[in-house]
Amino acid sequence: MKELLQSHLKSAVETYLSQQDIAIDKLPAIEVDHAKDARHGDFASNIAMVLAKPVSKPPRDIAAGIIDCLSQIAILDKCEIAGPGFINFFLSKDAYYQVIPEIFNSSENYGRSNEGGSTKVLLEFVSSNPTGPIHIGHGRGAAYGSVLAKLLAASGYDVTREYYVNDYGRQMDILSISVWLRYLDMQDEHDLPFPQNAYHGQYIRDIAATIYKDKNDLPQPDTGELHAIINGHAEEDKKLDEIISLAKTTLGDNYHKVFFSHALEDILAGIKKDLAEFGVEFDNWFSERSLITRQKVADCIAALKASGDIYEKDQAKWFRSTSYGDEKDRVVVRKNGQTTYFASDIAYHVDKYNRGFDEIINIWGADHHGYISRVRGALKASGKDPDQLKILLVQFATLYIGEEKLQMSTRSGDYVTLEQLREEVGNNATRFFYVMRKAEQHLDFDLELAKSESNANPVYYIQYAHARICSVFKQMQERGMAFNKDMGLDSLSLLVEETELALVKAITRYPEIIAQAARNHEPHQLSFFLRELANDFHGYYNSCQFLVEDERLCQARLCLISATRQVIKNGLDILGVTAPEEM
RNA sequence: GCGCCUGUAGCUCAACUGGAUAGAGUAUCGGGCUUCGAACCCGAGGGUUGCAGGUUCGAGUCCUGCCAGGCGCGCCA
Repeated sequence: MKELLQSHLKSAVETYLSQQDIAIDKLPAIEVDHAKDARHGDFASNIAMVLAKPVSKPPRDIAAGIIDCLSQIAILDKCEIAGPGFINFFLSKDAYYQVIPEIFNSSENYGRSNEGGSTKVLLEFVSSNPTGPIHIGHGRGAAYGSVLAKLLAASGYDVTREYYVNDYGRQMDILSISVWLRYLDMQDEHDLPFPQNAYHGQYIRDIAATIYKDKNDLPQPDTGELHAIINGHAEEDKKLDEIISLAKTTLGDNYHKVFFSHALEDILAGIKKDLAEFGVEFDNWFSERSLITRQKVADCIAALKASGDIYEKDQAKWFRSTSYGDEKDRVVVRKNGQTTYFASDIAYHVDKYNRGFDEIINIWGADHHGYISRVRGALKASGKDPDQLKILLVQFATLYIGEEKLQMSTRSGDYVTLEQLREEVGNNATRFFYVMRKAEQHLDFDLELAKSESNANPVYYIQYAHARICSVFKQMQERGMAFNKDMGLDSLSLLVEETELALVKAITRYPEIIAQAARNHEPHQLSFFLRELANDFHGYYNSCQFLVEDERLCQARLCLISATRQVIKNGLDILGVTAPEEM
C-alpha cells in the first residue's frame, strides 16, 4: 500500500516538475510515512518541503501543484495540504478491508516478506564461556539474538545461528583445577582450603561428585605441596598457575581426559538445556579448540606475519593493530608460546568469512566494545572486508532486588541463573522483558517487580487479547452460532465504527513492522507494536459487541477479530512467546 | 586521562531513523460490568527532552563543548 502511494506520488512529482519546466539534477527520495495523528490522514509525505529549496517556491504551493498532477487511484479517498507543506493522504475504507482476506490467505505467513532476498547471514550470539551456567546477564543477549534471528528469517534472510564455545585457554584450566580441588576435597584426608579466584559455584562440586563416583583411584598429589601453594603469599593468579601445573604433572593424561572434558561437557550440556528451555536454538556450536587443533590459528598468524602485520617484541608476537585504527598493538602469541584469545578470534572470524556468508552479525555484551577495532583491523589485514561484519552491542542488564543492585560473577559463584529467573517470572514474561527495550538501553531488571507485579507485564496484556478472541469464538459455539467467513468477508463494509477501523489499520501495519524491525535489528519495535495492537483490540472489545443479531455485521466483526488473532499469534511467535487460548 | 553507550513525565521506557501539538505503561485522581472474560475500557493532571551553543524550512534525533551515570582501556577470556 505504501509502495503503491510512493510510486504514484513519484510520477506526480515528475509530471509537476516537467509542467513547471524545472529541471532538478537529482530527484530526492520520495518518502511516504504513516501519519502519527489520525487527523493527518493515513499517510503523509514531506516531498514538497524537500523540494522547496531546489524549486525555490513555498512548500504549500508546490504541494498544491503536485496534488493537481496526482492521478486518481482507487485506494485514495482524498489528499490534503497541511501544516508547513505536508501532503496528507486519506485512504478509502475499502483499501483497508482488503487486508482481512489477505490475512486469511497467508495465515501464519502473514507478515513474512522477501526483503532479505535470501541474503546469507551468520548470527553469532550468547557465546558465554563454558565455565558456569547461563545467568541473567547472558539472558538478554540470548533473547535478543533469538528474536532477531526469527525476524530476519521472517524477512527473507537465510539465517544461521551460531554459538562460539570458548573451550580453550587459561580459564578452562582454572575450571579444571576447580573441579579437581573439589574432587580431592571429597577424600577427607586432604582438608584443603579453596583458592579465592577459582570457580566457587555449587555446580563445581556436583561435577566433582560425578567424577568421584566413577573414578576415585586417580593419582594423588602431594597434599603438603598443595597446602603450601594455596596458603602461600604469592598473588592469587600465580597460585592458580602453580596448581594447574601441579595438576597436570600429577594427573598426566587424566587431567584432560577426565577433569577438563568432564567439566566442559557437563557445563555445556547445561547451557544447551537452559537455552533450549528458554526457546533459544542454535544451528552451530563452534569450538574454539577446534581452530587450534585444525591449525587455523597458526595459519592465520603465519599469513599475518607474511604480510608484515606481526612483529616480535619481548619474546611475544604482536599484531600491529595500531595500523588499523586501534589504540595499541595486541599480543597474539605469549612469551610462553601460547596463543591468546584474540589470536583464536582472528582465526574464527576469518573462518566465518570463508564459509561464504554475505553478512556476519555478532551480538556482543557492551563490555566487549573495546575489542571491535582490533577484530576489524585483523580482518582487514587478513584481506577481508570489515564492513561485512556488523557488531551489535547489547548493554548490560542490571539486576535489582528492590533498591539493591546485584553483581554477577561466574567466578565467585555470585549470580542468579537464567533458570532461576524463568522459574520465578516465567518464560514468556522473561523473554518479553528482555526484548521490550532497545539493545543500546541499559536495562534495569527489578526482580521484585517482575515477580510481584507480573500481571502488569505487557506480555499478559497481549496474551489476554488473544485469549479473549478465542473466548468469543467459544461463546459463539455455545450459543449455537457458526462462523461464516464468506458472509463476513462479503460484509466488511459494515465495519464503520471508529474502534474497528483503528483495529483494521493496525493489522495492516504488521508486515511493515516486521520488515523494519528486522532491517534495523530492533526487536523492541515488534513488542511495542503488539502492545498497541492489543490496546486497539481491547478498546474495540469494550465499545462494540461482536455476537450481535445482525448476522452480516456479526460475521464481519468475527472476521476482523479472527484476523487480529492471527496477527497477534504471528507476532508472539516471533518473540518466542506463547499465544494461549485461555489464561 | 582516553574510548564506547546512555541521559525524555515521580518511576520504567517509546518516538517509524530530521517532521506537524514529544507519546505509552506504571503510580495518583475521577468514571465504566443485569450484555461476548474488569488480567479490560474511558477521562484528568503530570515535560525548559541533563546544560550551553551551532547546522536548516524544521532538532529529543545531526555537530561542538561542558555535566552526570554505566562499561571498557591485560602476554585474562
